[in-house]
Amino acid sequence: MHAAPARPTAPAKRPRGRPRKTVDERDDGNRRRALIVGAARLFRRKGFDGTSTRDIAAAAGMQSGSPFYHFRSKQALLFAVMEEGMRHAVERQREAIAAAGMEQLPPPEQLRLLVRHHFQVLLGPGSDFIPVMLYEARSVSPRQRTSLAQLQGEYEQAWIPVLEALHAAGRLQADVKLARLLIFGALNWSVQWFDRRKGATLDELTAAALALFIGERA
Amino acid sequence: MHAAPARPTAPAKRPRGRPRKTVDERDDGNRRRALIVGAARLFRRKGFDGTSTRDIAAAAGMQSGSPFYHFRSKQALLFAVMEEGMRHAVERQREAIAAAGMEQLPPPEQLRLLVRHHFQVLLGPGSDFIPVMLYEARSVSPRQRTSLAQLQGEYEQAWIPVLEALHAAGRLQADVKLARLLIFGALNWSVQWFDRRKGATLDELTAAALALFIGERA
DNA sequence: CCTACCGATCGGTAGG
DNA sequence: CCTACCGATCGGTAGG
Repeated sequence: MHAAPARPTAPAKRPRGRPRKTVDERDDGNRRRALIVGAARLFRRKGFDGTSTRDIAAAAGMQSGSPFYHFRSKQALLFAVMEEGMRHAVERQREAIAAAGMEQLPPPEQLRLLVRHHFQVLLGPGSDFIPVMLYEARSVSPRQRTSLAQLQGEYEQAWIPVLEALHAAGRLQADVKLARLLIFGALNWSVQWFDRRKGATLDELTAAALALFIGERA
Repeated sequence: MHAAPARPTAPAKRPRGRPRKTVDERDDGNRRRALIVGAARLFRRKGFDGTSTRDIAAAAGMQSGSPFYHFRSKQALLFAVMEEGMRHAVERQREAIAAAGMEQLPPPEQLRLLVRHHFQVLLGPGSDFIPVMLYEARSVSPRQRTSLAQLQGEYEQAWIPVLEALHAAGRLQADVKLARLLIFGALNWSVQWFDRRKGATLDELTAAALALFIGERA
């Protein structure tokens, strides 16, 4: 994904490409990506305003001014984290739905699949992007927020028919729209208290959520 | 509450007290309180790291260095916001329980009372303190966090027997501890999306939450 | 509580 | 992507 396409028409500035100085060959995609990954971790741990661009540069092994070669501003870097996280989540949700043949499952199992996947996105390994998007939304521009809201809309599209089916079947008493907001709250808040090293597993968490929302026993 | 006590033994530095320069007489309690209230609003809107002590001073009509006459540090001011918010919430929850004679109610109605009061604390008028405590916890010291956790423990004490009664009665299928965490998440997240000016009322929100958690119809 | 101020740090940039 | 740097702002303090 996002591999740099070859540019056959570009004139070679130096013969036989640029020299490789060390073993860790760097190309723009790698460095940009290192900034995004490091920024995601720092933004999650210390918040956007609590993280300096120097911290981010150091995390990627760069000097203090170098992030601005890759990103116009600190805010643009934040948006990149959020957008990449959201695109990734949407994509992985699509895959999970397809892989399980979700449409064939009974609605409670459809909800279980979505909840389990959402916990994975929030709490699984390397899961800094979505928590940053959820908890640092204040720091992006209105235009950026609108753009992210569109991706979030895509993500939520998968949930709506499931909740409506459960509502129609009498398994979900609450108003569907409010239920969706409350359910996402219950899941998203787990970022604040879940500790992967101890306590429940993601499967146990999922079971508890299903039991709470639709009275589904494990 | 917190009225400054008279000090009869203190020698009067000036005859007949200090002169009142304007109509808005100021005493220490008032000014300290103005800082707390202003800080709460700013911390909620812009976050702790995104708020400068100059912003806070200006909101209280002071010069930039003056907040430090009342508080040792910006962090101490944050803690004051959180602690006061939490003490207030615990106190008001106690009053709500007593006023309704909660022990006499059936468990679903006990939960309704607690949920409705919690939404009031989170979303009612002048409700900046608890959202700040929930969303800026990262910025207080471990010692302060421990102190706040104790107040939170008091607050949650009221919920545990209610959830256990519902669990015993088969109205709540989920593990009680996980259910409590998920429920608080669903409620606390409402800070992110609830708009008091439009959309649902707190009563409708409460009804939806009850329907979701224990299948209680309005 | 104000005045005047300090050292540190911040996001960002020019030029290479 | 580094070097060298800038103007702005920050939390906090001394002295009154």
